[in-house]
Amino acid sequence: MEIPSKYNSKDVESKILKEWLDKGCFNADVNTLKEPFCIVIPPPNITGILHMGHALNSTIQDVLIRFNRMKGLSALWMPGTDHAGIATQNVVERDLAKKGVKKEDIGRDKFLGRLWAWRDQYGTTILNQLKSLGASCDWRRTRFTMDDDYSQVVKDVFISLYDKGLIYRGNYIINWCPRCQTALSDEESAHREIDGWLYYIKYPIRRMTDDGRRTTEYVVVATTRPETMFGDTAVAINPKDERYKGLKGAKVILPIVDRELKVIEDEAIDPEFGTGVVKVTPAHDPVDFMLGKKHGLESINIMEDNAVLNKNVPQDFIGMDRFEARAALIEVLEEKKLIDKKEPYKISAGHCYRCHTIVEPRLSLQWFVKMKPLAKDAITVVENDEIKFYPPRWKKVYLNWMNNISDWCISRQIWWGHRLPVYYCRSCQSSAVSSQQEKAESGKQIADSLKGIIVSKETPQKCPDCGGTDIYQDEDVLDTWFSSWLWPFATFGKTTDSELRTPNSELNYFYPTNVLVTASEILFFWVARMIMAGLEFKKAIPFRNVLIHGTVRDSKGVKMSKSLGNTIDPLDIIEKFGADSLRFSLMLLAASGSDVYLSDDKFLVGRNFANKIWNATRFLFLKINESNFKIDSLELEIPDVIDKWVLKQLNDTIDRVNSELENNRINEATKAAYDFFWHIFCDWYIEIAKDNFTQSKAKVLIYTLINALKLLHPVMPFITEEIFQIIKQQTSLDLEDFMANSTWPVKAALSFDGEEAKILEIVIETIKTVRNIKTDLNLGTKKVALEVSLKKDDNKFWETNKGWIEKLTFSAKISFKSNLERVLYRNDLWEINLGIDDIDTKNFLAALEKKTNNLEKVLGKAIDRLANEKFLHHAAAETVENEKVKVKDLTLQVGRLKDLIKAFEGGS
RNA sequence: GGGCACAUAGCUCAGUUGGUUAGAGCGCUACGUUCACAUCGUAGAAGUCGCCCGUUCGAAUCGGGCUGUGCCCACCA
Repeated sequence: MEIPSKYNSKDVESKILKEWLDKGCFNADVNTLKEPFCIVIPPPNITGILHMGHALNSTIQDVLIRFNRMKGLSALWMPGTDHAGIATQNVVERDLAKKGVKKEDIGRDKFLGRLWAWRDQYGTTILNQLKSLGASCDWRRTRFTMDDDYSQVVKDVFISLYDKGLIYRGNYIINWCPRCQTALSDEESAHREIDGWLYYIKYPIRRMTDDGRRTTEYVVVATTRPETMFGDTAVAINPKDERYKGLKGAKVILPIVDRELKVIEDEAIDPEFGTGVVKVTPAHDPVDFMLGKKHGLESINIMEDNAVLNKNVPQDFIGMDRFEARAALIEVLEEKKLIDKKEPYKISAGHCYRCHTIVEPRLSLQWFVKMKPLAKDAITVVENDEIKFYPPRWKKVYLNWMNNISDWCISRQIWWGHRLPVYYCRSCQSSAVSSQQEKAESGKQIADSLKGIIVSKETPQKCPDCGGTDIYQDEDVLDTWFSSWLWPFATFGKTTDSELRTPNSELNYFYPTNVLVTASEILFFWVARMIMAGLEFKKAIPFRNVLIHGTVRDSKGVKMSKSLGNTIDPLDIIEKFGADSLRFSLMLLAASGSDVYLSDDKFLVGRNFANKIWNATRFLFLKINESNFKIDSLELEIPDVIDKWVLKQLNDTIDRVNSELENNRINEATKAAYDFFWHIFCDWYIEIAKDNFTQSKAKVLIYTLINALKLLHPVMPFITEEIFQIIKQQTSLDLEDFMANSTWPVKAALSFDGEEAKILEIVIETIKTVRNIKTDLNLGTKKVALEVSLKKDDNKFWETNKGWIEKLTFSAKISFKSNLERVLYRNDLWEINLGIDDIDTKNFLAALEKKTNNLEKVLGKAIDRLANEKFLHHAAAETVENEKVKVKDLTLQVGRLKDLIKAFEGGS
């Protein structure tokens, strides 16, 4: 069979992928003979297309899954997608808008029909892209957060929380996105600094002077959002603020509107800020809302859903957008000379995490989850390290957030999502709702009327309170994350109590899962909430480890994002270099938890390595076929010292890769496997084996190749699988069907003393030194004779191995002499000279001097150290011993170098 | 305002409990076509480990301070 000299990733990857999937290599089931290992994928949005962040995230998971699968665990990687409420609705709305259609035009049912159609058509795009990356998920199990089973769990959870009193409905200031026209949770409102102004506005004080005239006094308030002044119902000062002692009883007038404002005193007011007087707008600011509640102020909502000013503002401003209104208002105030001054000011404003519109804090009737009770246990399990974070610093971030957690607004005014399992009896609610609305508008706090609210999985037939049958469901849907937080157990379908008690139900077998792999961005959105949900509903942690990886950035360190146009498309990289190259490069670059800086050329490492692997294999079979060797077993015949050396190195590498992977240090594991393959196996073992290519060598080569490939398989699954298949074809070895399902390497039992192989280390050092000397002598790889004098008259090793030593030192031939005219290199076992007459001593001497100087410095330090009483007293015996060996060694080396210098200076 | 990181070769980064002559990849320089691989091989140059102080016999590693960079949280009106 011809093996091409260039590795063709494209053909190989599609072929291998198909075989894996056809044969169900990634299927994982309950198997009581095996230990379970489970990862649930962070479900990508159905609107998503694969980006580098996914590639990084998924590769890490795949490496861990493949490693554990090969180690013999029942390794399940649960795949699926998230319905992504707002994001998906926005996409489909935009589609409709192109045709000039608004969702209201076609109505809720039809619109949802469009959404489902969209999801059927595009919703699995990203999963197919993950497949081409090599993600070894159990694809049979692919879940969607709006699957029927899943939705049942969502409802169960809502009802359960409601029954426990952990879900409530109330009127509070929430983050409102005027573009998406829905409430958002605090987490969904991302704070960003924007340039703005701090306006100082004069509010007149109405007070009669003694002679009965109005004063012209005013008080100055500072605000960044002047347009909200139409909703002001008070001004506030700090009670300790001496400057405004007299203000308490005064009548402060809201300009333009000409409404009288209360003056309130509150400790919360910072006298240092602005003028120390603050306008209070309870319906449009969280702090003001709190003040309003405390001081019994009215709330005046001045905006429509789309942030256009409503009828509660002066005629001229009705219908203006909030920012338009701000500009218009400033103009009017300036005209009236009511602007004292304005200063440039950085405003930290919430932005909708879906459309980046500036969020409007707004008083609104929404549903909330009480978080403090849920957080309690979720804090404990992390404090006790029942759940561990990698890297561990995230533990603090998590705990800090959890300890300051606030309630979660879960209702969304969109159509795509899980509709709240909440029903209202029209007759019971009509009175309640209308009074609620009145109160909302008048700003009085609303006492939640539970009458006529029915929380139920099914549509109730009649109202339990009044028996009425005029019942309607709440229009809102739940926050997407209200379904995502159930992912680690809801993906196992119906999780009834009885199933929970069944010892080997899938849920009980695979849950708690082993590790969750994610970016830090969704630590609060998702990770923290999953921990709370797991503990609350399954009475157990959802995962044991949380592995948080870095952010993908461009070569300048800027976060990759579509809007900035600095992305590298992983599919392009797969197309150009192959999925293995992409994966390998990412794993090598992504040190645990640190950000990954990428540019196209970063992927060359992976491509080059894949090619190296390919060619090493190709060469082996070229030689094996040429020699007509039959490889039918990997029983090692009579390993020579070189075989023993490489096997020892392989064993060490297996240890290393195991321990690094077990500690989630994938980059270190990748590097160890890479170093072994390239710099031990290819650079030395294959090179040496070329010279004396025996059947025995061929076996060791194949044995080492298979095991080295297995170590690389989790990171580079395609090429390693392909070569595994080639090995099966080319040999009569009894191997598993797929490397993906093969056993992880175990160390070979070596029946020799590790010392025995050390001679090879000495030979390698000799070879490197000879090459080095030749370079210093400007000989490069020119072939010259190599003269060897053996100190211990035993030249057996050299006789059997001189062929490859000649080659690797680029020597014409090796000859043995008892005495050398000149010694260019010497160790305990032998001396070396090169058969050359004219030596360019200039470079050589310079190099020698430099080396000598460096070594002498190091030697000096070591000698000083050993002369130091305190060092001898404090340092570990081993350290002292090492130091002594070092001195001995260096003294020898320096001595040799000086001899050499003397010899060459004396004329060669 | 609070918190968390990071700062090592031109670039991107390793360096696990303090003790090797501080490493790798890319880039750079020189040489090279030796039965796989030029997506290769050989050799080399290149770092006062951000700055200061401290602990220690000994610090890239531990502690404190400073400078710079990045990130997160907060009711920054």
